[in-house]
Amino acid sequence: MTDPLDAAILRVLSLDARATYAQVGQQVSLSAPAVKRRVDRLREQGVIRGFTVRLDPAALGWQTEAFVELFCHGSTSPATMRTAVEQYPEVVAASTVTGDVDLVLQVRARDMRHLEQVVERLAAEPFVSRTRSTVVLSALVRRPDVVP
Amino acid sequence: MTDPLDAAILRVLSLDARATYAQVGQQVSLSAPAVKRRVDRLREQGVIRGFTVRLDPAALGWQTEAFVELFCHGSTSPATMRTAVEQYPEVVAASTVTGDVDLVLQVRARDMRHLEQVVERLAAEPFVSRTRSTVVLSALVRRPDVVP
DNA sequence: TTTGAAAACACTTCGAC
DNA sequence: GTCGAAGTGTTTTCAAA
Repeated sequence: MTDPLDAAILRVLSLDARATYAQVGQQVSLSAPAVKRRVDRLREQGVIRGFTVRLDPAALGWQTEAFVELFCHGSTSPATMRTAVEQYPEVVAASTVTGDVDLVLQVRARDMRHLEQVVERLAAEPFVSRTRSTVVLSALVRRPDVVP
Repeated sequence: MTDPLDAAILRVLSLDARATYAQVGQQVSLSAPAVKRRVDRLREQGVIRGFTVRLDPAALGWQTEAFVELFCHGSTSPATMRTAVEQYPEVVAASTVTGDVDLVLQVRARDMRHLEQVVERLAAEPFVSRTRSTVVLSALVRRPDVVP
């Protein structure tokens, strides 16, 4: 599915997704057309979901970050949870998890006041029985997707 | 620092970081050189940290994901924590947090066996007193950085 | 200051091999 | 896989708003 050459290409692109095919090719010892064909194939296969920009959240006004854990009523389906939390632009990620908590959200807010409002709205969702929030003090590591 | 035009450019790039300057320009009503100048400036300012590829973790062999919470000895500095957890390619993100836990890691592993090994190595770090892991069942939402 | 137009240069993309 | 050619995109320069 992905041979070592594909992995090498993905590693280069994860560091600079705007690198030209020629630049990528130079680093993996391949011609530009060969790189393009592999990238096109990886996109078709869904290995590559897209290309995006890495931003400084603080520079954009997102000063506060938190993990918000949701305890949900037993019968709630993941699809219901997903549809609900997707509506919140502040929700950067959401995962169902093992353990006493049902859903872990990563929430980005302008400030504490904004975070509080978001948590209150989440707590008011019909399927949510309780919330527990953990505020991020400092983001020590933040890596893009790692290629094995 | 970032006017509405910059925000519009970042929104386009967050959806497709390989869009040409002309394509971005068309969506924000600007010429290609004007877009390039703004993007160059946003990079210099650090608002744009880089461009990366969004991958399907499962397609690359990362089948298991977990939040690993670390309880650390009182005197441990964030710098110490950072240096230690950065060594692990499995650690995708690490944040110091408020509450009883000191550090929350997001860990990606090939399988449960691999995850167990990583958690054991983390637990053996000199500054770690205890760990608590929560395995991700399903990633419901995963958004790139959102531009306000 | 920031923009758009034009030109030189580099990259992409396709077909042939 | 590579090579070469035609079409595009990038990047610089320069003049104008």
